[in-house]
Amino acid sequence: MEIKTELFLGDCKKELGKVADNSIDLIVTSPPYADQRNGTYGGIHPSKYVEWFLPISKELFRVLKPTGTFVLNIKEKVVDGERSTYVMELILEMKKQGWLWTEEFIWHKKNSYPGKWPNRFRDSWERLLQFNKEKKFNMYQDEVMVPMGDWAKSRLKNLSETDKRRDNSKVGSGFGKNISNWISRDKAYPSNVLHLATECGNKNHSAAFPEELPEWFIKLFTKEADTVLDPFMGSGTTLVVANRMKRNSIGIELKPEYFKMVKNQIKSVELYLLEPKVKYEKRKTHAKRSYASR
Amino acid sequence: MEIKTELFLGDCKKELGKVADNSIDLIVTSPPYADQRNGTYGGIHPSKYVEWFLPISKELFRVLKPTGTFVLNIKEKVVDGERSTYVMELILEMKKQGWLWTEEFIWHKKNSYPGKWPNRFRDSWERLLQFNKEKKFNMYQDEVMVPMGDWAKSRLKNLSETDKRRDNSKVGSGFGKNISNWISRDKAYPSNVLHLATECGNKNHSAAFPEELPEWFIKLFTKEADTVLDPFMGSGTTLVVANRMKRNSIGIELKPEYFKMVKNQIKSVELYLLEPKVKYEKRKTHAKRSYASR
DNA sequence: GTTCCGCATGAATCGATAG
DNA sequence: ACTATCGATTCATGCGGAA
Repeated sequence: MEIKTELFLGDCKKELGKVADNSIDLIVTSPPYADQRNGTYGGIHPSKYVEWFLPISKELFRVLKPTGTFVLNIKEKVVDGERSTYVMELILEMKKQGWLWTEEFIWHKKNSYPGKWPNRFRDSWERLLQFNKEKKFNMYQDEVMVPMGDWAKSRLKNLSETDKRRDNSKVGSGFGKNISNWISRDKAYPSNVLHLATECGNKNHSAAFPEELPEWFIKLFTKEADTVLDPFMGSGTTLVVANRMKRNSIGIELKPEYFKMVKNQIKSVELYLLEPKVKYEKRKTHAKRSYASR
Repeated sequence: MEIKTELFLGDCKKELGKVADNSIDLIVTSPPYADQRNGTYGGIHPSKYVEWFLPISKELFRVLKPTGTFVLNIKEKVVDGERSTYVMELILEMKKQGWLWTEEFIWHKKNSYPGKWPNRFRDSWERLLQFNKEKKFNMYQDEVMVPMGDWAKSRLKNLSETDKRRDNSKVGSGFGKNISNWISRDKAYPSNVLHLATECGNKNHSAAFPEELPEWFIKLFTKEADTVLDPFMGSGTTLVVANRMKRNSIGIELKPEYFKMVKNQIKSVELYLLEPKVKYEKRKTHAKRSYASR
């Protein structure tokens, strides 16, 4: 089985035209947020955001299979002391295009941006909006089940000392009781809250998207040899993960620097994948290192 | 200082008329969620929800002080496989009434119980929408500070060293200051994600939020002798907590059973508060027990 | 090879200052 | 008055160098 990766350089609204109707199983993307990342991308004003995005979501609707899923990572910024409403307006408009707004997952970012303000706390969550074309879509829930023991362990680890202390100081009994409840079972389904840290400290590019995020959705909504699309590829996290997980992938990127960078990454990952002796876990480690050290 | 608790029995849209303009410091409430089924208590059909709520939010706007805050606990239901949009529509309409949508907190319900659906996971979060009348509002951030992360250890060590040096080089007498530095550095400001356990009460009512939730917002947005309002009192969690925390409170409830129940709870709490010998912590425990065992 | 410590670095936001 | 730019604030994380 051969896994293909296609990369397009250019504006995604136009480049999407090269993608066939009903050909994509999963779209996972994180478009530039309004007026953020002005340095790298143009920066779209909050008031123009919906207008800017709608032609793109229309194309995404066209290329997605009826059984496919679109996962959109986004968060509204604060403007003039208030949360902007463009994300809500976007959802309402996308529904008019025919999208079903199936679910909203929460990405709880452990390491949110620091800062102190008189009227608000640090923003430590983002939206992961799930859209579908049809009510029946492919979902492989068992793939993201977590063994109970591990779950408890990883959860404990993830939560870190801080959270444990917080929990204890606040609720007293809740946490320990919880764990003992879970321990008797084998596996559990996750919920719609994802608890991951952002990847910071990568030198060249700002990959705010931890690999676990696309990995989780790829596991959940696709099987091997399916096709994953990221129209705002950026540093290529989604593509690399898809490649590693034996999914075909298509990526579109506006900036030549990123485009080239991803092209190289993919190549090096493919080399690892071709080594016959190396086991999956091993490969994964290799691949990770190969671009984490970039 | 005497703390007052006023309870009104009746439809909150009407009963709110008895509350004076600009008299409330904090509104915390969890209105009945939309429900497709007819005949359930408080079940308002999703399509009618915004229309039903707007006259109430208008009254709430009138009674809230300009420096006050309105915290609305709500989550959209799934209707026909899709998330409903009435919460988003409500936010947009409330903005037209003059409300500022300052922030959206996430309440991550840690121990919501497993369930299985073919196309979605457990819903383990709810929205806590913060609305204000003015950009400047009262917020007492220090009251909700929380123990810091692991690195605090090393940082604390450093700090204590520098503090020691500072104290030595200056005039003595630095001990108290030293300690206070220590303590203040040991804590961090929280973020906009709250994780609290849900109260798995086998009580006779449905809408149970844990005491920690109103407690947190009461600490954050009010000081002693301020006034807290809950127009959908239900089992009275907000009122009881407010009472315990020495805030005046006003509660409105449609159902006589709940109304009576809360009235009794409040009375018993007040008895504890009046005992002169009992210390705050002790009182708190008593009060908790008095209605937890109900 | 461990473990420990120091350091840079974020999808941030506010308020003041400048044009 | 209204918009653009800049400094200050703050905390979890992973890296690199050191013991």
